[in-house]
Amino acid sequence: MKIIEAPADWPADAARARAVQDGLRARVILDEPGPPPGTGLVTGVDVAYDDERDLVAAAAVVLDAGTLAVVAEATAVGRIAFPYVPGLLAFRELPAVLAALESLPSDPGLVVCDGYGRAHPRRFGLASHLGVLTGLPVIGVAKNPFVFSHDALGPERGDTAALRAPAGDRRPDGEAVDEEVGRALRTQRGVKPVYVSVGHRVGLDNACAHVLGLTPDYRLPETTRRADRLCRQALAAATVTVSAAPRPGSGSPPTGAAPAAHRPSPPPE
DNA sequence: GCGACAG
DNA sequence: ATCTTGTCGC
Repeated sequence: MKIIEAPADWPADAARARAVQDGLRARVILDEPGPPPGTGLVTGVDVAYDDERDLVAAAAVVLDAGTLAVVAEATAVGRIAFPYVPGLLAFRELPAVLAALESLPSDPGLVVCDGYGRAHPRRFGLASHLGVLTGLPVIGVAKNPFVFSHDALGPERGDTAALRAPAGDRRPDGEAVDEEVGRALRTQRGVKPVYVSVGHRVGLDNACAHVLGLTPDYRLPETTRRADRLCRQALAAATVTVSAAPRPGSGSPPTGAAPAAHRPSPPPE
């Protein structure tokens, strides 16, 4: 197994990471509607961590958007490239996610990731960053509203409420005050909503329609559920250990790893 | 200065 | 994200 390392130019601290976001933000494309819901391919990406071993495992699972059947899967394991800092999640997750996406045998189609796109303090969340780096259409689906707020929404599946930035927010891209940066979307009756925002080359209406199509039975999209299971699996299967401080006496064998799962397994349910 | 804060 | 038993409900 190959261990993914962060690119040589990966930012080393929070200040540089924010500068990278500010530099890439203008490359986000917001005026494309994106692929129509219910057709084509949809790929879920997710990441799992093992701080003890300094490991991160990413998974990408491609589904048929119409049937939600698994079409392809890929995983990647790497060293943790950045600490968790709210607003800088992309720098922690992207190296492994990019590696997983690159080893997919098929085209990803629309990519769905955990977290935010435009609903971000600097309007450049994980989904935006992934979109700019790959050129793929990407949306973000988060489980929490982060720094954003919204009015109450109806109890039915499909009910929504606009996600708005707190008053006095920075608005780095010059958006209007009260701009809708994302949407709280109820995917199951009476259940806490998910928070959808646009990443790259997809409109918000389309993004929400896709998410509804991906949530016939559960609160979270099938893409996210499948990717979540797969990356945890890959992390558990990784046999890499933290490279100990090189001691003169005993030559430490280069850390090896077991092959990560790379093919569909029998549907447990 | 203090608290809040996607995963 | 991750650490974790029991418990309520279909």
